[in-house]
Amino acid sequence: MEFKEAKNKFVQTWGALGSQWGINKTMAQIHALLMISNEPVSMEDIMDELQISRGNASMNLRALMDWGIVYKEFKAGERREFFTAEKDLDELAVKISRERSKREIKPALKVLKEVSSIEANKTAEEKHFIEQTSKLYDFVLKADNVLDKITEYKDNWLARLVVKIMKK
Amino acid sequence: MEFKEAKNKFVQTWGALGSQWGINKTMAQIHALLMISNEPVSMEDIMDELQISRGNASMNLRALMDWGIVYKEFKAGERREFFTAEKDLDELAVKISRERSKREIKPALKVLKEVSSIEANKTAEEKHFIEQTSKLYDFVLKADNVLDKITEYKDNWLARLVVKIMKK
DNA sequence: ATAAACTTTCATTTTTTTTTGAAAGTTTAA
DNA sequence: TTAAACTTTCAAAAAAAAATGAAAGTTTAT
Repeated sequence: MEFKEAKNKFVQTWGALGSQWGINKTMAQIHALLMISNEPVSMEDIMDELQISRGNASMNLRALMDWGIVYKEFKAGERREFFTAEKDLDELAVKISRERSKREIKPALKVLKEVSSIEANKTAEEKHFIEQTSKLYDFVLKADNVLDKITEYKDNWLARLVVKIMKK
Repeated sequence: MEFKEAKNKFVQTWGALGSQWGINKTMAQIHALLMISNEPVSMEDIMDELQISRGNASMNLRALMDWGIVYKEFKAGERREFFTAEKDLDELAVKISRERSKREIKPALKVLKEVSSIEANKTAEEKHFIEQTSKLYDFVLKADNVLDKITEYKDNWLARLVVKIMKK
């Protein structure tokens, strides 16, 4: 396999993986492209390489920057903006975890708390509902906290997490 | 909030969370419905409750069973099939982790391995590509292994994981 | 073997999500 | 202040994903 083919395969695969995890394909592809680029890339180049429109490129770059995993760069004497990706993978994982927790998990937790707090009624159906949603709340909260812990100790997180838990 | 409203809110929220993580909304809603039901539910009831077609219900129930998180049940003297969800949350997490690893992570790892193994060429661009995809391979492999460990010790997995790691 | 009671399949339709591209907006240089 | 060189926005179009429903398939009881 030659470089160009490998590069394309990587970008496609990263895009597909993104889709499967609820991240827009183009956004993941742009990220992939920036990840493997050794120097900042202009919007023009991104559009060209991925064969996408200016609007699409602009919106997805904005989204990637909102996630905090892509940065704008300015080159001396250049009017255009260039972009680079966060290349430290621990840092990348931390940022993705944090964002997804904030945007998706925390709001879901809020709802779980709400619905599990309805007045306990006599029927077995209602009792089961309260029990099950309460358990789910506890479980999701615990899982989310593990993610939080990971983000607290981004370097060598697993070992440190272990230490912290053992101390309790 | 009364029961019916809470139930509906829960099903909607679980469905939305599913969508955000790449799981078809209806599939997640059916799962939600079964999770909070204290007894097996017929396809008819699912269709009715979620206002979906027979085909849709059938296909998504099939998918949930393929994931191993919903089971068919037969009631004595009843011709119809009934369905129940895995209600043990640790078990649920294990099964979802395993499936997603098998279907999505492992194939991506294979590609990462491939593309990071292209012949090292002279250009900085190609060197960077190989370096970056290699790191990504290691990282994803490690993350996937953590998931594997979790699934090995599904009960009280975190504590056991800690023990296992400490021993190394 | 037949028919009733049920489930599955899949071509078509619908819905949702993503993309486009042109107009509006912004920034910089002169 | 003007205009060139860019970027952003968003209504409309396109593409992708999901849902429908009727026909085909299956199972069970008689």
